[in-house]
Amino acid sequence: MKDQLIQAVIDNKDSISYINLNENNQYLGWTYDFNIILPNNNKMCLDLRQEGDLFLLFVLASSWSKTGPWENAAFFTTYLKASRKFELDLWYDDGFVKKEIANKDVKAAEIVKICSGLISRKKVSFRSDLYASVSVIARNWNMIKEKLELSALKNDYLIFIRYIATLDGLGARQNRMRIKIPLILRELRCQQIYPDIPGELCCVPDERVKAASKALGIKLPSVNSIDGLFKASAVIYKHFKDLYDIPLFAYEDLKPAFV
DNA sequence: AGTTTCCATTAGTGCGTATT
DNA sequence: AATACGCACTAATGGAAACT
Repeated sequence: MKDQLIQAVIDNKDSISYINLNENNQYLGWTYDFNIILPNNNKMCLDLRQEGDLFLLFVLASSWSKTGPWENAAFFTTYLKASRKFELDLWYDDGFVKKEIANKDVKAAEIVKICSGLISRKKVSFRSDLYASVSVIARNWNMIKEKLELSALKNDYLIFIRYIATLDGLGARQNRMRIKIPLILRELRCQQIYPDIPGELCCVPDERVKAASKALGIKLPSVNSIDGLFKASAVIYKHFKDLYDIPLFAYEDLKPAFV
């Protein structure tokens, strides 16, 4: 069953937008290619060597920590990139943030209209609490980078993890971000920004992944703490190695291909 | 007994869609 | 147009089970 699923991932790498595998079927990361085509005909992606794009990785993770379909987070990140709204200064300005929130529905519709490629399952919408989170990231940006660099230096990514997990407002409303932390680490590993991040820290046990694990008979520890989160991540990594949680995330989408 | 870990459930939010 | 309902998703519970 597990091997079938992995095979289905490989067989369907061209048809499922988020399965980014190279010719050797190695996973390249979610942000390597959103499969969204921007108006200038460039493909939407994040090059994490660039600071603006690194910033947007945190925006993606935070947006994805909100409730709602994942496409909302993908398009929100795309919107900020396409309109170059990743400059920190913008997000210190409450007036700017207010205006963004006021225009959110228009902007959501607009970015979907001017892009091609990915088709959202549901109508794309930008939650109002996305914007405050971007401000939180902006205001703490120097510390976020510091913690990352310190983690790399000491080869202990718990330093970063513990820090990012205590920032209020990166999850839904005033909540913290938790289960999308491995996403950040995975992308940094996949793009070789910090290639020594252990794969065990890089798997996201979100709802889709948990449901698929259950169906496959893979028992995941419960994710009610940072500790549990990374225990679950390690279990997923043990099973799927450098495909991370992607096979499990794709389980429902791949079902027609292997059941 | 006391602590940690596990598990299922609940709360919470904002949205889309159907119904009136 | 207004209301009601359901969905997608995560954080935070609280109690059970599994450990010292």
